[in-house]
Amino acid sequence: MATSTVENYLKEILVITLEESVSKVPMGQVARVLGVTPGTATSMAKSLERDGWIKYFPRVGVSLTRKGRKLAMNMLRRHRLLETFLVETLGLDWSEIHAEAEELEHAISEKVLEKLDEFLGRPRFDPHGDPIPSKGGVIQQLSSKPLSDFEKDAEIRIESIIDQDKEFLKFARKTKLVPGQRFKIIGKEDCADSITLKNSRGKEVNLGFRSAEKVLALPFES
Amino acid sequence: MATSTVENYLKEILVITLEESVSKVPMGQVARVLGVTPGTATSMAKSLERDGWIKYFPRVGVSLTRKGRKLAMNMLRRHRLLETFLVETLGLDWSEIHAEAEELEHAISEKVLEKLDEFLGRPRFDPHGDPIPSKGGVIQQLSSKPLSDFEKDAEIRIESIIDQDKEFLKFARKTKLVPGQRFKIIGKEDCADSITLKNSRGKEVNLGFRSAEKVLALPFES
DNA sequence: ACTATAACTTTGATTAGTCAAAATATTTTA
DNA sequence: TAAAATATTTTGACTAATCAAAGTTATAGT
Ligand SMILES: [Mn+2]
Ligand SMILES: [Mn+2]
Ligand SMILES: [Mn+2]
Ligand SMILES: [Mn+2]
Repeated sequence: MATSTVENYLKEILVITLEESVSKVPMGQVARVLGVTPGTATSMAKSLERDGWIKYFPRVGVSLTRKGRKLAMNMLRRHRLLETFLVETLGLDWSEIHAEAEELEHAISEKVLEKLDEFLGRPRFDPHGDPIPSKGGVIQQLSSKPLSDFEKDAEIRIESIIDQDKEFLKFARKTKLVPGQRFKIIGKEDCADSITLKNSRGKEVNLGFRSAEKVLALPFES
Repeated sequence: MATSTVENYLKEILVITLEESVSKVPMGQVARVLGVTPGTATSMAKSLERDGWIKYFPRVGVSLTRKGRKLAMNMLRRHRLLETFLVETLGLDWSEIHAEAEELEHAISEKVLEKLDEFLGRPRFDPHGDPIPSKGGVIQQLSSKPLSDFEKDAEIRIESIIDQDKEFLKFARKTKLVPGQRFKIIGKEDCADSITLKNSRGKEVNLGFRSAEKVLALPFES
C-alpha cells in the first residue's frame, strides 16, 4: 500500500504533467509544490523509482510509470469528488475545500468513494471547473486556454480555475470569475502585465498575467 | 498536532476506561486493542506521557490526563458521527463502517465535522447504539448492562452493541440483535456458558457469554 | 516460600520521511 | 568562455513508529 506521502507526490506530479503538458517534471518544481526541500524531493524520487511508481532521470526530472499514473489518477478522482461533496452536500466555501480534500483523499476507501460518486449523481467537474477522472482513470482533456492567451475584444466563458490559493478563490468568487460565467476582454496591456474583463452587467475585473494564467476559458460566440 | 497514531492510542484508552469503568488501563490491553507488540505500547506510553497526554504507571497501566481525555473524547465524537454518516447518508452496512471511520476520523477537520453533525440532524447515538459525545466532550453514560448480567425470564431492550467485529455484527443484524429490539431471556445456563433470547415473533437466538457481554440492554416493562 | 508462568520493559534494529548544509552540475550572463 | 547564479544531489542527522528477542518483575500455584 502506498503511504499518503507517496500518494501526494504522485498526484502532484500528475497535475503538473497535465497542466503543463510536459513529460518530465524537474525536482525543483516537485519540491516546491510539495513544500519540501530539494534534497527531500530527490531522495523521495529514488524511493518512488525503487517501488516502480516513477522514472527518475537525474538532473532532468521525473515521469510517472503506468502504475504510478494509475494511482495518481485515482487520487485526483478522489480529491475532486471530495471537493464536490464538500461544496454540494455540506455547503463549504470553495476556497476552503482544497485543503480539506487534501487530507480526506487518503482516508476514503474505494467503496465509500463509489457510494459518494453515486450519491452526488456522478458529477463530471469539481467546483473549480476541473474534470473528474473516471473510475477507469480517463480524464476529459479541456480545450480551454488561459485567459492570458486571449486577445483584446475576445468574448469568453470561464471553464475552470486552476489555482487553489484561498485568497485568490475568494477574490474570484466575489468578482464572479467562476466556471460558466461570460466576459469580454476589454483591455490587455502586455507591457503592463494586465488584463481587464467586463461581464454582461458591465462589472469590470482586472487581473495580472500571473493570475490570468490560472484562469482557463473558451471563446464564446454571442 | 497529534499524529493519528497518538489519536488512536488515546481513543482506545478512553473507550476501555468507559466500557470497563477502570482508571488505569494495563499495557497488555493497550497493546492488544491497538494490534502492536507490548514493547511498542510501553515505548508509546513513555512518549505519550512526555507530551502530556497520559500518566504512565510502570507495571500498572496508563490513564488519560485532562488534555488527553479531551482529545480522546473528540476522536470518539468524530468516529461515531462518521459511522452515522456512512450508514444514514451513504448506505453502508453497519458491519463495514467501523474500519472506514477508523481512517476518516483522523482526516476530517473540526469545520467539516460541524457541518456533518448539522447535516445529520445532530444525532445522539451511532448505528451501534453507542452515545456520541457532545462538542464539549460530554458523553451520556448508559445505564444499560451486558446481556450476561440479566437473569432468566427478564424482558429486555437492546441498547447497544459494543463489539466491532465484522462477523458478529452481520450475525447481530440477521438475528435482529440491534438497538431498540425487545427480547425475553428464555434460557440461561451458567455452566454451559449460554443464553437464549426470544423476540416477540417467537424467533430464538443463542449467545455464548463472551458475546453476551458485548451486547448492552435495559430491563423492559411489558 | 519457592518456582513456574504471565506481564511488562529494555535493547538494538529497521523504515519512512524530513531538514540543513556542503558538494556538484548545469545554465546564464557578461 | 570564464565567472556567477541556479538547480540538483549528497551527506549526516533527526523523529516517529514499529518489531524481535532478551531481561526483569509480579502473580499464581503448589
Ligand atoms: Mn483541489
Ligand atoms: Mn493529500
Ligand atoms: Mn466504531
Ligand atoms: Mn483511527
